[in-house]
Amino acid sequence: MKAREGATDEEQIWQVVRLIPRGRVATYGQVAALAGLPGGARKVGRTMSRLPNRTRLPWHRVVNASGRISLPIGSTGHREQKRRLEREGVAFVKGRLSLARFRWRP
DNA sequence: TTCGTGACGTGCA
DNA sequence: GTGCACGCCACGA
Repeated sequence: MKAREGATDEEQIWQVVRLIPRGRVATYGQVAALAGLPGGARKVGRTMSRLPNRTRLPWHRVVNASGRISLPIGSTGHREQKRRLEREGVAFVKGRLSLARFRWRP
């Protein structure tokens, strides 16, 4: 077995997402890398999908590498994420946001 | 165990 | 810009 210094992969992911500032976004791959899981973008997505609706984690600040919301268009989650981001000042143009402008750079 | 699927990413036509 | 293939990893049928 290997030591994990107490934190599981999921906990690492939550920790990173929690650091994303208001009005900025991070990509799944970026979160994975910062959490020490290179190539674990999918794992981040899976972790997000399992979050309880009540979570206080800023999950809406995580988008895919194209600057688009990965949830199915029209789904409740998609609308919710877009609404929260716009309320933080993130502008969407044709269903897409500018990573050049809003990407979080730790 | 194999196969399909998914809140992903990158490269290329 | 759009679509597709492929790589990647975890899960469940």
